[in-house]
Amino acid sequence: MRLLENLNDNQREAVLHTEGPLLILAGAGSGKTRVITHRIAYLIKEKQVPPYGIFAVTFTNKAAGEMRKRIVDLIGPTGEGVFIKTFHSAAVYMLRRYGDRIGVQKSYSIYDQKDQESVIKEILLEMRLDPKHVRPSSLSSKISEIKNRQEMLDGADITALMPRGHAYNFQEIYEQYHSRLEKNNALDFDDLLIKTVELLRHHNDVLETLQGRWHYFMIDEYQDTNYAQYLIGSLLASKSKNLCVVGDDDQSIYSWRGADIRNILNFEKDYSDTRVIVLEENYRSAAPILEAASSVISNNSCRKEKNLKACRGEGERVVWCRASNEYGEAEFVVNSLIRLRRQEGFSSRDFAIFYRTNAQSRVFEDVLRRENVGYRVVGGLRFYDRKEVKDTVAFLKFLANPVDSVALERVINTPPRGIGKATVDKIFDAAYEADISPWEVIEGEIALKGKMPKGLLEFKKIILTLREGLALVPHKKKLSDITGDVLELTGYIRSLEEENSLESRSRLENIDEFINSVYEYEERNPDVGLDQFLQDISLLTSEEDPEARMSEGNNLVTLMTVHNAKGLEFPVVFLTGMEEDIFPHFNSSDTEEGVEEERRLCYVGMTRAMERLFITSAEVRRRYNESVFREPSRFVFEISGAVLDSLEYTSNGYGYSGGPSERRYSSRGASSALNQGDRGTENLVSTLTADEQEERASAEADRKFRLKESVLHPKYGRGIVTRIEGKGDNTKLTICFEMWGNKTFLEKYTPLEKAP
DNA sequence: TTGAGGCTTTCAACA
DNA sequence: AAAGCCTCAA
Repeated sequence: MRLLENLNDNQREAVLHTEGPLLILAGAGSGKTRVITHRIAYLIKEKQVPPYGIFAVTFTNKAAGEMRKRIVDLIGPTGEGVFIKTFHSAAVYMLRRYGDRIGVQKSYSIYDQKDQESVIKEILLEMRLDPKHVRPSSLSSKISEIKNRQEMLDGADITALMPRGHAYNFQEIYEQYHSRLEKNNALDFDDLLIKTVELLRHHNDVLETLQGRWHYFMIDEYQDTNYAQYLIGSLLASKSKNLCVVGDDDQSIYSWRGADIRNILNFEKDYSDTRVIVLEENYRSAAPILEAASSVISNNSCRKEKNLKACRGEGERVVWCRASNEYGEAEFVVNSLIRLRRQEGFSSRDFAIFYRTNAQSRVFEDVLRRENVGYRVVGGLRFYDRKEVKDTVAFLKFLANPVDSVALERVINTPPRGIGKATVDKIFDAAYEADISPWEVIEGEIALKGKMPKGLLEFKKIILTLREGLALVPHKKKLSDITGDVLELTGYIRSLEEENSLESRSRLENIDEFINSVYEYEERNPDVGLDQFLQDISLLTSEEDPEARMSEGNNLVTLMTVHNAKGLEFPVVFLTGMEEDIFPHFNSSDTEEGVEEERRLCYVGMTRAMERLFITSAEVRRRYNESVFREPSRFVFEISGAVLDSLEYTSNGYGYSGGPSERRYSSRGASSALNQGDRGTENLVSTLTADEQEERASAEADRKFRLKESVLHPKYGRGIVTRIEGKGDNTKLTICFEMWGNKTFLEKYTPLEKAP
């Protein structure tokens, strides 16, 4: 049976144990994803379980997509039908079908952290509190903390949980917040899960319907589930009891989001007949790396003892380098990377640079760019969080959900049409007085006693026209058409075109990219309406956004936070900024639990490395533009000396104090510099098709750029035009950059220039 | 009402 | 250093 080949005994047992509760404690690099995908494939192929009868959740939509792909690789297109999602998108799925039972309308908006904060800020102003003293961000995290409490979900009295002794009344803010969200027909991320629990708990017919559909459940990264997720899993699986959870208590890193490690620790107590399988063979990391990581994590007191075995065998020792400042640190990283690429046959995509906080990426970006090394930053600002994209989405949100006042506030004066703060205040006050939505105030023109400002009338007309368009052909109107209408009618594109600055052109470029992503979405989901589209993109992470997908094929170094690194692996890892107050982070350092979670995070970072692991710190770092001396992280000193080499770095070169090994990788040498990823520009140009040659001849005269021409981009540097498609305003240029590979731009908006 | 220019604050992680 | 907030002239 092919499905059971290439599995070790424990993995095979996990695949074969299909009935009843199963707990898989999967150490780092122990082939967890392999087990999950094989298990699902086995259920379908050998146990004749229909694909739609399997419910699986993972951590990101991307991981879900990859898992589905691997299942399809194993058993063919049948595997497409498996329900694999994140908890949040599974919640959206259930709420879409049955939300009306608990008063959740189809058109609700999903509020992210920024939206939450702007709601809270409004409340504070209304309560005459200063948002500078009482920070909306800390209130929103406090609210979230309460909503993740067991008491809250079990319907107990939560007034005792409300913080007291502040100058403000927390409970009042808490209640106001929820009444506003309700008025706006909006749910935050926590609500998605909470409402789903409510649905499953109080509507037995719904629960039974779903239990009739799903008979087998798999939950990945179980150590990072919160109480609501725990309940959703338990409720759905309560009938069949075929619940398989996979996780590693040492990799629990989301307690700040409400994740409760007890979910995995108590699983055996919840289900008395649980079968427990421990996967301890690590197939990922060279022995010294695994030993280094194990020596760090062993300092945690609250954990299940385990004994990971390095199956990969010996390899290079871990290197710790303390540079004089953060630039020295980045130079060390980039120089090492270039050296490894040249001497040991690694390719750019083999490298990852990890850091604790997003802000640390900048210095690495500076140095990488200076040294002409292409990179991609994962996380940080999402594509959908860019101002221009958010504005466009806010228009769509407002069309779908007219009572969404957060979206309204965002777009009412976008682009500027003469509606200032005073007018907006009047509208919102009038809405509050009459207990109606701000839009109803505008529509009924009851804000200013007949004297509507010109811009407001204009706004009203735009929205009415757009809505008319929606209503006329409700079933045929395509998402891309709606988006096009919005950008057209609101004058958003026009105003950016008129601005015609470097910045506005880059914004137009992003809007164009957004339109492209709408087209793509529409092709993949032909029958999906505006509501669902908006809810879907609200749940996307940066790894899944269009920009990330664009750079996917290219051979680039990866930069990301350690949190984002969860579940991934790289041949060479640089774990940077290993200093007290950064890692462990200042805000976690004062409690033992806080430090232990940071230590687990460090463990996650270290165990991503397959062949080489570098750990770096700086002696001095600039913060708020002030130089501060830094202590090396305590975690560095916890690494077993037997596998660690210490290194000092000065700009002149390396000064070894620990005598690193001279061994080289003989196995990889051949694939080095001419690796397919290190594409030369010459090659690409010579592969032009006849069509393209012809295209070139016919349209060359009136074009700004020509094929093979050398161009300069403010971000990507020098490149060469390898493809020209489309005509007029739709002309698209594909440029092959020396360090970044191929990227496509709309000629009309791109900040490209002819190279001198 | 707008937008430029000055002043203040910010750097924790994410669906 | 850079983003965000506020003020004030037009």
